[in-house]
This record gives sequence, C-alpha cells and structure tokens, in this order.
Amino acid sequence: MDSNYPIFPDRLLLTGIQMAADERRADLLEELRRRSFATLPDLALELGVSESTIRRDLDFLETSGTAKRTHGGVFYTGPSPTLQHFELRQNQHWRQKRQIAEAASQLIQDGETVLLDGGSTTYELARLLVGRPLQMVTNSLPVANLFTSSDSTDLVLIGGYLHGRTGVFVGPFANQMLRNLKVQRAFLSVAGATEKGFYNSNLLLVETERQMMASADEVIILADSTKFGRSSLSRLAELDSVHTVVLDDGIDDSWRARLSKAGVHVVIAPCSSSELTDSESKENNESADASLQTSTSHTVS
Amino acid sequence: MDSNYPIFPDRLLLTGIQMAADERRADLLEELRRRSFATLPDLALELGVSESTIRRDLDFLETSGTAKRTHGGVFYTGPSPTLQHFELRQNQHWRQKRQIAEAASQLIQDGETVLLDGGSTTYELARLLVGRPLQMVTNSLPVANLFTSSDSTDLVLIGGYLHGRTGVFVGPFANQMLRNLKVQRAFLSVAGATEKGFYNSNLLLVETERQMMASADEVIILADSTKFGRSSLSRLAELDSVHTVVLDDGIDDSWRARLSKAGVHVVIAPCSSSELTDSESKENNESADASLQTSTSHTVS
DNA sequence: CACTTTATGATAGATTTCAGTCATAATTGA
DNA sequence: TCAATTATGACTGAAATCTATCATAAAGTG
Repeated sequence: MDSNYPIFPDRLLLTGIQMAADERRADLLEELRRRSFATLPDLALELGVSESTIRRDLDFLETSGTAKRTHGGVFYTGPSPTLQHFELRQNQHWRQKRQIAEAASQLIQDGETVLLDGGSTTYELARLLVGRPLQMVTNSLPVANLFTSSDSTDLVLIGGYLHGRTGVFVGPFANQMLRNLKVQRAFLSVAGATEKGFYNSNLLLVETERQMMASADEVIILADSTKFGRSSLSRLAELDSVHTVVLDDGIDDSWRARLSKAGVHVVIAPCSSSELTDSESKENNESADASLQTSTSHTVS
Repeated sequence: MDSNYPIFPDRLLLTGIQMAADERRADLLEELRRRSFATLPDLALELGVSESTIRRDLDFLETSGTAKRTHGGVFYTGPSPTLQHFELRQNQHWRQKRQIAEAASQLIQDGETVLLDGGSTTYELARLLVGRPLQMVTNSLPVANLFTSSDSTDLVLIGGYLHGRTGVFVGPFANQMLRNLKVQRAFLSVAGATEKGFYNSNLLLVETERQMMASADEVIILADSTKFGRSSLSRLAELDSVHTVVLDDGIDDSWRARLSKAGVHVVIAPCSSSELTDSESKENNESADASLQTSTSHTVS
C-alpha cells in the first residue's frame, strides 16, 4: 500500500549544507550552558533540527557527563557557577545544622558587623541572614554568592587563595586583610573538639581562622554534637579561648560541663526535643497509622 | 452502584496529626532549595502528601516567585548561589563576546599569571580557561565560581566590598590587595570608548581597574564593537595607556586606525564573516522552507 | 447540631514526552 | 558508478505528566 513515510522529510532539504554533528553538539552544549535548563522542543527549534536529533545528541552529552536529562528537559552539568560539591556535602546532619544556625542567628542584632567562616553550618546561618540589615564579612565563596542580590546586606569578602574543595579563601592575603578588620561577632566552624581544644583539617585555614578570632569581639563556634570527642589535623585554639559554642541537644552532659568549666557560654539548639526530627515524625505517622487500621509494617516511606 | 471514589483516602488517615499547610510549604521550599530541582513524585514521597497537594503548594510558591515549574519538575528560584541576573545579562551579543573571548584566550600561554576583570566578556574568557594550567587573579565572583572545582588552575580572588549587581569586588581592600600583586596580563572590560579614552560606569570599579592596570605587565581590553563611540560615567584611562584591544570585526576602519595610531595593538576576532549569526541562520531556514518542493536556492552551499 | 468552608486525595481524560523503529538523504569507499 | 555506512527526520505506541473535577474529612460558624 502507500508508504506512511513522507517522500521529502522537511529538514534535510532545508539545512543547506549539513551541519557537522560535532559543531551542532558544541552549539547545543553552549545553548544549554546559557540556559542551564531547556526543553527538547526549545532546543530543537533553536538549533533547527528535529527532536530526535536532539535526543541522540543528548545521549551523547549525557554519557560525557556535561548534561543530565529529566522528564521534560535537560540540565547543564558542566563547569559552571553552581556549587554542587558543596550542596551535596551539606546533606549530612543538615537538620541539626539548620537548628544550630537558627539558634545562632538569634545571637545577631540588626545592624551588626558579623564574620562568617566557611562550612555547611555557617552556610545555613548565612541563608537565614539574607535580607537582614547587616554588615557581613566572610571568606567563604558560597556564602558570598548568597548576598549578590541582597540590597540590605553589605558584604565584604576576604580574598586570597581559593581552597578548592571547601570554597574558602586562605593564605597571607586573607590574613593581611583580616588584620585591618574588626567585627563584633565571628562565627567559626570546626572539624572536631577535644578537651585540648578545637580542631580543623587544614593548616592554612586554621591560620586564617586564628586571625578571624583576633579580629572579633566575640568568637562563636558552631558545631554539631558529633564533632565533640573527635580531633583533626591542626589545633585551632584552646577551649577557653572562645566565648560561645552553639550546638545541638545531642551533646553529652560531661561535655557540657567541661565547656562551662572552661568559661564558654553554651547555647543548645533544640532539635530532637522541641521539634520532631525527620525519622521521628515518620515513626509518629506509622504509630498513628497502626492505631487506626492495624495495618502495620510500613518500613519507612 | 459503587462509588468510584474510595471511602478511606489513604493519606488523611495516615498523617496522624495534620501538618499545618504553612509548615508543609516551608518544608517543601526547604527541600526544593536543597535539591534545586525535583520531580513531583519525589516531593510527594518526601513530604508524605499527595501529588495534588504538592501541585497546589507549588502554584502558591510559583506566584510568590520562589519556585518555577516545568513539565516534569520544579526549580528552586529563591536566593541561592545561582547568579541568574548575570546569566541573563549575558544574552546580549553573546556570540560576539564569545568570539572575542576565544581570540583573547590565544594570547595566554600556559603557566602564566593572568588577571581577569568582571563582565560578561571576561566571564566567557574565564570559561575557556577552565582546566588550563594558570594562575588566575580576579575580582569577579562569577569568575571565581568557575574555578572552584579546578585542580589545574590556582585562583586568587581580590576581596573587598561586593558590588551587588555586577558581582565584582571593589574598594580600598581590593585596591590594597592589588598593590601587592603582579601579573603578566590583565584583561579588562569597559562600558565605552571614545577618542578620549576608555570608560566604565562605576567610580569605585574604575579605581580598582586603574590599580589592576598598574599591577600588570600588559593591559588588554576586551570590548565588542558596539562599545566604541559610547562613553560612560567615569573615564578609566587614555587610549594609549593600554597595550592591546580585542574586539569583533564589526568595528569601523576609522576606529581601527585611531587605535593603531595611539600605539594600541588591535586584535580582531572573526565573527560575522566566518560564522553565521543567530538571526541569519534562522532566515536561511525560513527562506529554504518556502522553497521546500523545488528544493533550490540554498544561499549557502 | 447542621451548615459552610477549607484542605486534601483520588481519578479521568487530555496533553506531553519518551524510546524505539523505519525511510530517506548524504557520505564514504571501492 | 554502486553498495555500504552514517546521519537525520518522521512516526507510533507506551509511559509520564498536567489540568480539572469530584469525594471525603477536618475545622470553623451560627
């Protein structure tokens, strides 16, 4: 019978010279980078080829890792201003960290000058401070990014050498710049704490953090309870050289006493008690479920 | 007969205490921020409510501007490390800018120390330099973000006050830091150029850029041809105080002569001649479309 | 208590998108 | 020149998603 397929497929005749596939893929990637997200029809229209071709090209780009498809579109995942490493790392204990950040944010008055170290907890704190009238000083790139479009907050970034993995600036330039600054409160994060003091994992970072401590009227450490009892490469300071520690309520009483004895003001962020944690709220759902229907055995979600 | 609708909808009974809608929306936004993109089933599962509810919540969030839906998912568009303003601004003349950046990148040898100003053209240049063994100095936040995960490139960021809209750091801190640096080539962008010299729109920025010029062995200006003949708020420098200008081939011959006469090395980036512009390629498709059946008249062969 | 309002879950039909298949054209190679 | 290969567009049926609507339950109202 009749062939269901057209004798003259549209595009092939239209395209004049056939664009080299490589060049088209490069253009595709370029377009994708500019948009950071696009639908297949968009891309097909933009590049003047069919969706089928776009799909095939995307398969190619996806295996090379520069693009990622979802239902209904494509993401650009190549080198760009997105900080995915940082975002991912933040997933551990993020609920505790957010509670700690919330407690810490209440220590800050509007109009103050505050210094923020790098780290996921300080990042959470920074998020809570976006929009507040403050003078913000930081050596963290992700934190700085938060304030690019904020009118109410002035931002001073401590420059210097970029420590790639963590996104903070360290080194002599940073230290010198800090020497000319004075802030009311400095919020530092640490990798560990023992009875000997606070620790962080990077030597240059510790040096910069020492300078931060020297530039601040009040030094505040943000640390979730899992950090206590663990040490790390380089000691930052003695326990008694900081003014305040903000931590979650998973902390030992012995540790609490030890900090108080060192003259440190301890702020406990409510976490498991006043608000349900993720897993607990799910367990609650289950028990309610069981009491209503006697249908047990939901594992979790 | 039988009602098609169930007597006991699942979730209502399961939820134990009914979560307040506001709190759920807050959690939804929080989850969305962490993921930056999510599908509706994901979110429904995570929050333990139906897709319908998620949809309704998203309608709400979308009108408030913190989320944006696409077919198959949702984006987070609230305050975050993404620099959408910057990305959008870049759309004008981006093809020219990319060509200029490409030409400029060929002026750089591996292992050199280069300084990059802020601006969309220098940003394009920075993109091309990701992965090359270089020492990079910049006062631009978007540029710095490009190099966070780069092992081969060392990055030094010039800190200081953040100028929000443009994402560059300026002010006394920046200037002082620059005084202690020396680079081989500095790539600056400008807002305009007349016979009187180069201009930029911000006073503090111009001051910082003057310091950049003083810190560099060779000063290179990146400017597309539309900038020539236009001035701006603040004059940066005389024409003859720079070594090289990289621009696209849309430039006047008279301007070219004027720059050469001032002793400036002029580098022309090929643009309209060697490659079709965006609009031109579309017109080609359309005219070919009209002549579909006769399939003649390919303007480019 | 009856009635209304609000919030939610479920469902159906339309729409969009996807993956795979096949026909045509361009390219290649002898 | 002619066959083989490659690249592309069109198409189809399946799967996912969207919009809109309806039923149920909770909360408010008199």
